Amino acid sequence: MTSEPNLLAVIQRQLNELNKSEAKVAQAILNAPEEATRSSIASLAASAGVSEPSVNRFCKRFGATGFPDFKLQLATSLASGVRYVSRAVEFSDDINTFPTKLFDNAINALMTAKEELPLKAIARAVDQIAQARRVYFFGLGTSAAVARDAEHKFFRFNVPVFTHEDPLMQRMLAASAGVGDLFFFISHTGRTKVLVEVAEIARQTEATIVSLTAAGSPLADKSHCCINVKVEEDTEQYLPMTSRLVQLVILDVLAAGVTLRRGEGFTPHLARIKDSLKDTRFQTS
Amino acid sequence: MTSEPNLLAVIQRQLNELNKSEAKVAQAILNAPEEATRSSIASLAASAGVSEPSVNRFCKRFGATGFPDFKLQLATSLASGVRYVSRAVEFSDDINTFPTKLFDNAINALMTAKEELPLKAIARAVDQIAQARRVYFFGLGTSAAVARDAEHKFFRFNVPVFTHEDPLMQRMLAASAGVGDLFFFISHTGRTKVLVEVAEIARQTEATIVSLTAAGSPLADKSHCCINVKVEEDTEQYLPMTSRLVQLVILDVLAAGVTLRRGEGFTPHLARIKDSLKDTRFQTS
DNA sequence: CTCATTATGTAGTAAATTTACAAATATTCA
DNA sequence: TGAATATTTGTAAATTTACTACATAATGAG
Repeated sequence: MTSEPNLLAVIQRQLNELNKSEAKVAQAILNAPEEATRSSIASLAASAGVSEPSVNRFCKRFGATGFPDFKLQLATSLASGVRYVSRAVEFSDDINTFPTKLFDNAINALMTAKEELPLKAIARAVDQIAQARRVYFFGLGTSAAVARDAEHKFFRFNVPVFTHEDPLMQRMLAASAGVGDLFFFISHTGRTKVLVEVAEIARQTEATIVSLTAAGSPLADKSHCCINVKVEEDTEQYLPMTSRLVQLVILDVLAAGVTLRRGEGFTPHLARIKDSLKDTRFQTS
Repeated sequence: MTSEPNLLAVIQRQLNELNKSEAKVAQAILNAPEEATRSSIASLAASAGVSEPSVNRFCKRFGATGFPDFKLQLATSLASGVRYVSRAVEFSDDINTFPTKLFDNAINALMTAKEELPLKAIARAVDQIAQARRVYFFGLGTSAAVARDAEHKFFRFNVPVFTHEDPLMQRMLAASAGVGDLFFFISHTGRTKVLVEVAEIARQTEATIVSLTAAGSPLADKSHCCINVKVEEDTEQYLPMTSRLVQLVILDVLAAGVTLRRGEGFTPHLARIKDSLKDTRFQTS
């Protein structure tokens, strides 16, 4: 299927090149796209002030096999579009509404991130992590928890992994780095002074710097490889929510990438780690 | 419009509760969803091996006004681009496929969780957290990172919050708890012995026990309030991925709930905390 | 085993879509 | 300008599609 990303935009663009009745149909659709997906050819023809075959011809002009097919394309285009807006939680919300809102926002953030994944940067980061002799995950605040999570993931690859929340430790480790060391910085804004300073220090060594942060930020500037994730954190919200979810999934992606890199022969190793936990759990009854 | 986020997931879930011919229709649709959106009621009935009215009844059962309406909903649902079935990453995957798979799985997990949110348990947990004099977030392994994240969120509510990854510290704190103390346990399986023991110890005090874990698990049994989240972690996968995402969002929900509970007068406090970070960042140029 | 209930299919009907064709409008060129 | 031609638009019939009412089959309870 070669379906256009946004059918409405296509219609809009061709508006001048249409003949009279087709233009009327176009206008009617542009005015109320959602309604158009639900109405019959007769009612759309009526509301556009043209005959039914005119609507049909209009549909075929835009690549559809007929009116139903056109409606389908229109609906698809509307659904995938930008129209899904994150909704902020309000004080008037109750238990039935705000949990859904938060989940919707989270889902929306992941969907948006998925659509503009920086694949080249990810591939590069996987390469660098796979080759590293030692990996440090550094973050502060909320990102510290993400770093901690990353530690739990990456130690499985037989590479020494370190996390530190203490900026002083971070500085000292950065200063004493060398070839084969990889510093992975996590920061939503990429503007946290202390962290950028650590990156600066690390940059003066032979170490590799990878960051998961906003493009164009001071932190990104200091990095050899920047995985840039656009997440619009709701500014009215006082708690950072969605950005770290995206960060976590990106780290999952990196971990999966390294696993694939290690090859099939590596799975027994992962299985062994998993098995080691068995005795710590109560058996399922 | 009350359109479900993922119609296919809904169908998948109700598969057992359908009668024979409806199940056939469901299977036909699940097997080839895109095709279903393009076919007529007659051809879908044929490929499912049932009569046309059966298809029609099936559509109405899922909230559509009829077959065309159902097709529309299905198309919309497919347009979101998320594959409803979690797909495991395979060694044959390359950089273009596995990141998408992981994102899809994450999104899918959140969508599923959203559909069966235990709202009563959440409301109750919010109550208890809002009233607590002290809150301890305890988790081990991956869940420790989640606990750390929770700490970062909840300290903002002017309630002392503590996290400890060390089981011995956890035990001692649990033993010395009293009225007003709240222990919040995070565990995917709810079967980690050490953690269950801590819960057991805490349970013998006057403290309140809330857990974010699997229903029916030993940990859930020890809790006054259990927020039960069903996440089917892909068993073939050696790294836990989706469960902690859901846990994090649930914790966001709880935090939001407490914020709402505190009321509008509380926002200046949150704003002050946010402002306190301003000077730690480089200004946007 | 009979009755009641539910599930499924058949056949007819209504609705919607498309096609074929004709009327109307616009366009070309002498 | 005005016939000849091409293009656009609408009408009406044909066809496809979806729905409804009813009949038959299957299932389950007493």
